[in-house]
Amino acid sequence: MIKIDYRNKEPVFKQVQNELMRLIVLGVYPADSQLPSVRVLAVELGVNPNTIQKAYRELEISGVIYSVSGKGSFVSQKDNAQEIVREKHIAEFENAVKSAFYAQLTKQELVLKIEEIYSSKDR
Amino acid sequence: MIKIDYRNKEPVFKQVQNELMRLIVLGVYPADSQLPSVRVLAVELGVNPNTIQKAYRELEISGVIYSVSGKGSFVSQKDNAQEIVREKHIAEFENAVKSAFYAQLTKQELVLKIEEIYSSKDR
Amino acid sequence: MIKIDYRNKEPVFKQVQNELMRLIVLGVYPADSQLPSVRVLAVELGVNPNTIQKAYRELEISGVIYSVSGKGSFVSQKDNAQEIVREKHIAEFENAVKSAFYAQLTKQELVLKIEEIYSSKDR
Amino acid sequence: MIKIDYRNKEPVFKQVQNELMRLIVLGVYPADSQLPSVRVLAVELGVNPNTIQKAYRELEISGVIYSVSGKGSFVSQKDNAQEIVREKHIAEFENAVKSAFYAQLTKQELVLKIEEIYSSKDR
DNA sequence: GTGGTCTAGACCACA
DNA sequence: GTGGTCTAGACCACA
Repeated sequence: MIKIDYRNKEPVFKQVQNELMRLIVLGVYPADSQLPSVRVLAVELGVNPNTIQKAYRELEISGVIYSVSGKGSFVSQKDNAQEIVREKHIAEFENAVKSAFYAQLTKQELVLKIEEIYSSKDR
Repeated sequence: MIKIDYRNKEPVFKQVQNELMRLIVLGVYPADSQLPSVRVLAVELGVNPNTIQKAYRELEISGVIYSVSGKGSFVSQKDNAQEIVREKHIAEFENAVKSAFYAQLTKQELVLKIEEIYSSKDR
Repeated sequence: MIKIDYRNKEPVFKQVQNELMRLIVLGVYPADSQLPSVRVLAVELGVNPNTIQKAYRELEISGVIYSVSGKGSFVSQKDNAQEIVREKHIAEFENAVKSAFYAQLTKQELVLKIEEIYSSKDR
Repeated sequence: MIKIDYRNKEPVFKQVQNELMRLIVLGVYPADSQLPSVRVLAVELGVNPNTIQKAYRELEISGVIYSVSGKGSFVSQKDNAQEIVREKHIAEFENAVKSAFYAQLTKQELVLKIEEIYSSKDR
């Protein structure tokens, strides 16, 4: 379910982190459900366990998941997890808008782009 | 006129690059005007000349500026320069919108954020 | 009566141990009274029996409880049990004070914190 | 200046982290001063660079230090750094007091302990 | 030189 | 089995 692109500049641990956030927000992993273990996911993706652990730890620090030593890693209460992920994406979006503003792009252009992208995806 | 934030994760050469693009778009450096020399800017910012050179090189590769050996670096024809900068920011913005889409943010939320940011700045 | 928080970093066996100590000090389990059996408590808390056994074993080693093979686990003479628990908490408290000292916290701040916490609880 | 105790249960990276926090609070490393590089400290302590990096990263996440890729790691603005470290120690202290409260220790005992520890250290 | 990422492989506490 | 820590050693981008 998780895809890694090794040609991508984005570090592997970050890609894993983003993919997990995406799956959590989509409800594939509901609140308190168990995520694949560090080692299982490492084997599945052909990646070092440390790399996966780094992804998990960062998600834990930001409150999206919690891990119980000896038991596994679990999704935090949905409200929390989703909210945190949302905030991260909003922050990213705000930065892009500010850059766009400084680059003299107009409001209309941005809104149009949004329409374009949202209507191209089926929802 | 150019500000570098060393605590920022963004590499210094990238910050210099972005600042220059901003100043070009704003018309501070019009077409065919000369940019500060690599060495002058390096001293001014307290930065390694290699770092400035890297910023200039990337701007040259993308067509925003051109350099004349022995004379200096100059801004490309305005249409070109501005257009290229715009495209870069649009690409960045598109990425943010796609992430936002996957994170289940609604169109309305994004549009609202834009309104908010654009009205907070004086223009 | 015993509550386990799986999201807590503290290992389960330690939480069980602390909860039992708390209940003993409070007099819920008086001297020579029988504690719930390992298996019963394991089922009740939805926890592996090994985990409970570890908690009991550590309490026995430190002299808070004693176990009679084939009969069960019992609280040691109150003076002993309470005294041992007290000593443990004093040691923990001392460590915190030393850290606070090194971090330049003043005596006043610490005393104030104590006042605050003690007056917030009803006793 | 930094001491690691390998017999200690506390993980090495945590010990390094604590030692650094201590030195920062004491003013040995003032705001914006450069910390020893990851590799230098690793050699000095006879420890793997990854271990040091883990300590540095956690300090960075909590805002005590900031690192500039290619340049080094630096102490955050003193107010920030010190304040964060203080908060951490206060939280730790509060936990100890709460435990002590539940274990029936009296306010007087705790205050006495504080007096004892503070007067034993020269300041 | 400096931080950041990653692999391969080991060992530990806990459940 | 599960997360957590650590070593030895490599490679990369950046300054």
